[in-house]
Amino acid sequence: MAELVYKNIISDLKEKIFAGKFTDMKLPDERSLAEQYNVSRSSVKRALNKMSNEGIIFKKRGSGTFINPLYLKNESIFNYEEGSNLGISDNFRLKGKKPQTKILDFQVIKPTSELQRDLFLSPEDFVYKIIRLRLFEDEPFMIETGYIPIKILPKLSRTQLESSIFAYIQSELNQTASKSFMSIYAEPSTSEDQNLLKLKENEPVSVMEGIFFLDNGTPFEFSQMRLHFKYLKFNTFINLD
Amino acid sequence: MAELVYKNIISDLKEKIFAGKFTDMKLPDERSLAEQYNVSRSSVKRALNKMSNEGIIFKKRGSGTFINPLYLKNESIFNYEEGSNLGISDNFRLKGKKPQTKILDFQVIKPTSELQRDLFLSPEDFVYKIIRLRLFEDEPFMIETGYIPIKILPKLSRTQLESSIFAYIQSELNQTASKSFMSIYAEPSTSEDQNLLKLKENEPVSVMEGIFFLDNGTPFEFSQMRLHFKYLKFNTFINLD
DNA sequence: AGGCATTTGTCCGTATGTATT
DNA sequence: TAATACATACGGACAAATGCC
Repeated sequence: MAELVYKNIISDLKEKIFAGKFTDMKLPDERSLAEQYNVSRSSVKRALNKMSNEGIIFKKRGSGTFINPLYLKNESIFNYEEGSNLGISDNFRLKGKKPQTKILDFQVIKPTSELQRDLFLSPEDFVYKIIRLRLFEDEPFMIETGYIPIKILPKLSRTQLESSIFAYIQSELNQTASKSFMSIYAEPSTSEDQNLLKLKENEPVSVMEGIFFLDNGTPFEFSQMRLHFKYLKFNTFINLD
Repeated sequence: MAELVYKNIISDLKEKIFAGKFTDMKLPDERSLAEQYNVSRSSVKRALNKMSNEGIIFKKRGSGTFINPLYLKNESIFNYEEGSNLGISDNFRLKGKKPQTKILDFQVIKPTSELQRDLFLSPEDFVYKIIRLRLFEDEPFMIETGYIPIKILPKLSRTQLESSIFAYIQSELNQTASKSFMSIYAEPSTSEDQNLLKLKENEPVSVMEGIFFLDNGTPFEFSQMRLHFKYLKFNTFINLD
């Protein structure tokens, strides 16, 4: 068991749900759960609310809490949640495949005014421009162009680029980049895309671009990722309210 | 003011943030807010948590609550949140442009086993198959293929397809389809795509496909939407935890 | 149709823990 | 070290929706 009450409840419930312990697709009511786990109802509610936001369960006032059948049949895509796409550039892992990185460009430039705006920079700030090609076992799948203010990582060097910038941030700043604002769209591939990603002329790239934030809200990197179209499938549970 | 306390707080804070009332990019602390609004601190926390999940603010323990500069500079993309993509097929509205619908196909079929699984059907259930072309002022932008169990909407007729199925559900079942599980990816366009969406051979489609749920969790429709690549830009705030 | 038990939603107030400054 | 500010958790009260009898 971990440390936090509501997280314990979540992982325990997930386990039980997937193990098929609730054959009627219905969870016990909140008060019973509170009693079972020997916690307050608020903590149960907190756990259930989070699971509801993730799409694992549906709650219906006056009726009860029900399991999303999709979660039972296809647990994997839920674990694949939004999250796995965040550190896409650094954390991408396909079972058993080894990630590689080829640095295409690395320099310090003056940011455009748009970049200044997005990264919240003053006119005298400079940024690194980093272009990297990402591969899995010699199979290229992504061209990543990133812009990072030098004032955030003054000592960034070429060697760090070959492994994980996120890990470097973790160790250097003791911060994680756990939030981002992303736009996702598709485009016809340019001839450069075609060369680097081994695409045919009619094959597109999927583009994921946006801003990564540190925990404290500082915009830390603007990144554009151009992916071989076969390598991006973005799964998301949408919940209006 | 509306009815719910925490929602009132959210809309009031959004207003004030965007009006630039917090010049230091920092919100008052939770206790002050509770006092100002004359509510409990829990309600303030609830409001702030929601805003934090939406990416509008960042909270930092021991320090305070801070405004995401991006929200100030570009409020629009935040309002464009995930939500606006949900009822994409029915709710799509571009300023001043009139949506049209052309029905390409409408029949009742036996669902594939995959569809049976996704829509939680028993072997004897049938589904409508509905293919529609969506346009804005004679400009086609989307081919939508939808599958709906007939047992959910036994009286669905061709005329309803020309307007909004979601509105029909609202009136008929008194339910809204406010949740969905979606996958987003890109593909080279087929010749049919090219004909219907007026695409060049090298131009792709963006595909958004997945399952819509009713409020009570019933899977209600499987839908595949093939969009002219210029018409899909999916914005999302990603928040790991 | 009406009433009642069940179940989740909303909100309050309090106590204690933990990270930041 | 002390003050500040958010995080976690408890428990209770009442409201609102559902479903069954």
